[in-house]
Amino acid sequence: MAQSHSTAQLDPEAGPTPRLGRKRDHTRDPEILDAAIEVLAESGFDGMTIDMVAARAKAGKATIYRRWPSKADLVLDAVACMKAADLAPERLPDTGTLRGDLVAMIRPRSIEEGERKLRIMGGLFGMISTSPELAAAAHQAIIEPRLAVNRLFLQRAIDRGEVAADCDIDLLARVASGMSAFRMLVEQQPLDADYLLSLIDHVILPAAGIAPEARTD
Amino acid sequence: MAQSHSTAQLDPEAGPTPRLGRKRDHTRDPEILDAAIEVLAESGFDGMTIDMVAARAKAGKATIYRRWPSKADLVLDAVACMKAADLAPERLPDTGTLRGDLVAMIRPRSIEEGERKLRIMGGLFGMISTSPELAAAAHQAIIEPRLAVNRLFLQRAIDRGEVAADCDIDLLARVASGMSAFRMLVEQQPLDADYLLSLIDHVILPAAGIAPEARTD
DNA sequence: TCTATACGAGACTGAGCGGTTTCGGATATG
DNA sequence: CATATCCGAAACCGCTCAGTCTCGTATAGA
Repeated sequence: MAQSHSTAQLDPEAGPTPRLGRKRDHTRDPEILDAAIEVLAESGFDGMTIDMVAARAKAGKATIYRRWPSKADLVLDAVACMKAADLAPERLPDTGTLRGDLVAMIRPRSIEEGERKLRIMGGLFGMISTSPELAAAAHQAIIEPRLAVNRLFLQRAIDRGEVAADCDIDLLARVASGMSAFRMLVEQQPLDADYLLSLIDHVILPAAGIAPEARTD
Repeated sequence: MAQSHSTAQLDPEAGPTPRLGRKRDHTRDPEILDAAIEVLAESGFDGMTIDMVAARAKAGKATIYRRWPSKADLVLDAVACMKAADLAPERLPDTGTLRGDLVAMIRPRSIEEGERKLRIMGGLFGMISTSPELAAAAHQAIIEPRLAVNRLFLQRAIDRGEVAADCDIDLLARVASGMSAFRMLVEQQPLDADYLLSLIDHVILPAAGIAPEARTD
């Protein structure tokens, strides 16, 4: 499930069938998966049709069904192959304070990507409750990377002595993601910088035991 | 939109048509609406079919379509007519401390109802983004009552001097609902008392500026 | 060059579902 | 008792969509 673009559904034994004819063009795989993710983000799982994905990727439906046996498998692979384009470990801020690190994550680029991922997550509801595989893939690709970043920031703050060592890292790391998801998906309001700043200064930092010394509002 | 069980779709002018024959049995309205809410909570808007609702309510499809012109109207009315059975103003705790009030809300009955409502909210995603009417009804029936309770608790704490007057009530009131929605809908984990207690003691109270004096963990 | 396969485009099939209609029976008005 | 409407049950219609198949073209290996 974790290998790149499926492919392993057929051919149980390895390669003793050197088939003739034109080879499958595997450069289309990621293009189709990207198209699927886009449609998924716009329409949700139920609203998404294979024809939409095919049109978006300028591919034929048969080309899609030659690679994935069903719509559910396509979506599962598309979600599993989502790369955390931003928030790569080497591009993360390290400002020396928890607030600095958290605020440094508030950038148009990063917010946009977060909104996109949460929209995808919203589109997966319904399917997520009937497919544990999909639920796991979505958590792994969408939620977990963000939580890992928050945990890193918190752990560094603890190591610096900025935050008490007995603070509940796992819970605090979920505050930003949880409240962002609530605002976007439930309250249907944009994830603007003001909201995120309030979240940091009025919830996360106080909960981490950091006194409000440098308020900006 | 706010009156009880629809009925006003027909008869633009009031009652100059005293029609003959058997009268419509309006005691079936809430039974059908309840059935719709149940199916909605189990299957979501897209997974729900009118036949499911009819079967659950032991009614004919025609009986449903005689009262609501479409599936969307049925769901809208069902959501709008949802009563906040628990959390009626006179049944709310008033323990004298913010923590006491919040902890007093953690009861099996209340948790179960909260899970139910959040499941319904999850089932409405997708539809909620295309129907502002439904989005408003869902917010009004499911989210707002809970936020109002939290705001009340916070305001009383401020009036008592327990919490600083400049605290961000609107944001803090959203923490419990937002984090609960995240845990249930995104992380697919139960809303147990331990989680809610951690939320209160490690996030909400510190964010409200109340020092951790009586920890229970 | 010949063969087997992949490709995009699109026709086709079968199932599911929203919504309508029909049917036999019940019920309130007159 | 007659009439008009209601009821539950279920047949029916029209459309959408997942999944298959066909067609004309392109391409890799023998």
